[in-house]
Amino acid sequence: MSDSDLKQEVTDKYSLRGRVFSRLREDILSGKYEEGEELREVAIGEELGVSRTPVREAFRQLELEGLIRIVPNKGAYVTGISGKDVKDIYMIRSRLEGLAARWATEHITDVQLEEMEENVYLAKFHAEKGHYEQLFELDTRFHEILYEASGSKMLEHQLKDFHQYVIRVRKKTLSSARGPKSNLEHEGIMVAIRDKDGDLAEKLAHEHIINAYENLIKSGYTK
Amino acid sequence: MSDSDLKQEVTDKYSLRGRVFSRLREDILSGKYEEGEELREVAIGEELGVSRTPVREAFRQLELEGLIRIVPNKGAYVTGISGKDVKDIYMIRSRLEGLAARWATEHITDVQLEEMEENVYLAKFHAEKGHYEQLFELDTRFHEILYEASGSKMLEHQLKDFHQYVIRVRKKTLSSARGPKSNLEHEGIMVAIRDKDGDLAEKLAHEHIINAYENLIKSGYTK
DNA sequence: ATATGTATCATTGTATACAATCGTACATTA
DNA sequence: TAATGTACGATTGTATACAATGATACATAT
Repeated sequence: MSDSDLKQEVTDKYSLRGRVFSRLREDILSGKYEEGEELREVAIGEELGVSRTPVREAFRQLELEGLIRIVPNKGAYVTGISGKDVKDIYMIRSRLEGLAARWATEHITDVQLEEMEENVYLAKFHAEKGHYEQLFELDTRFHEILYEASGSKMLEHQLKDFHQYVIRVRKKTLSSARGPKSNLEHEGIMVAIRDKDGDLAEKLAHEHIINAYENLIKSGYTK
Repeated sequence: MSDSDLKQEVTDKYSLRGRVFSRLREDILSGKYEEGEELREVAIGEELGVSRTPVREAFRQLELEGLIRIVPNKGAYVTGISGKDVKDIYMIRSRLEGLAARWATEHITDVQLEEMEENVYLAKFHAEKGHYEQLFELDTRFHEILYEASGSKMLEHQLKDFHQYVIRVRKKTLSSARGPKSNLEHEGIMVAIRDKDGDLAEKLAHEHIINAYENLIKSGYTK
């Protein structure tokens, strides 16, 4: 890992602040806190058994991650994601995933490729069985592997961030019927990467995200 | 502005933390602090006349912005940008600027378009005169207008972040002879946007960044 | 009745005190 | 001499005290 990668890996798991940050992030993304809900420093601190200081520092970071919005002298509020935000994220991701796939053709390791193949294979099984929970996990992991295989910490971080946001949305449309089709597209991307066909990999990954978005809309996501 | 835009605008100018954050950010980007230099909470606090608390909170944010790296229980260090980071950033930007240009064809306002035209016109003048400092400012501004004209706060923030990083690098290669050529490309992008030709705008903006990177390399940037 | 002023309280903003940690210098030992 | 142990100081991590701010409720005036 480049000693100078921007967009730092978050975050120090062993400090109180780090634990508060991770916990809050999880809780927000999982939907424990409603959109717009106010987070009070003391309350959060008491819940996690820490003072306000680490909570405040975690808040500052969550603000920059876009998960909460801090109004000076007033409070911290869980941010919502508008329909337009979701669309923008998908469109941005479509470009960047394409780039990641292209770079993966150059940088993927044997281990990563193997995990990708296994992922596709396993997903095929779960798709047939209708195991949506597992499909969801495999889908998430497929994209993570892709990001890692890009060989770019910068790109990896960007995409992981976006992916995180979208998870909130994706969970709502989990049981849609896209599973098998999505996995077929994964397979195509995987094969293109294996064949070191950069142009094709980029094109397929790009289309994959566009398709995912269109499916999201079709399955009735609005906000 | 969407009340739910992720990637918050940074930051509360009127709190001490906000001032510390902005000041440190400026100082790092301007090169006042060397890469790798250690930032001590007390020293920074004394310099700015505040206690450690707002400094620490600003540090946490700067860390997430990627400008410093915090080693737990040890210290905060100004991050360096490797040659590969720079390349990755340019490649990512090339995709996203393309997207921004495409969206700008749909969302640009008359006022924005006018400023863009004026920008190109003025730059032509300064390019002839060899006014590199002004060219630099105009170039920066051109891209900012483009980001704003995209109509996507998400994309705008992403690109502004990347642009910031790159400014550190660009300053080193300021007086290269690319000014006029770059401005011609700006003009092309501007015309494509004015003509509402999304495909062309995306293509030109994409190429523009690639060219900028190649010029950077040619003019001897290494690290 | 509505508008405005004011007291009060909850909450955030900041400073500071204390605890934990890390690095260094020096002593000790083989 | 080289390796290891240890004490000390500098720095960060956390808790808490106090200040500033904003919201609310109630009183007062028009």
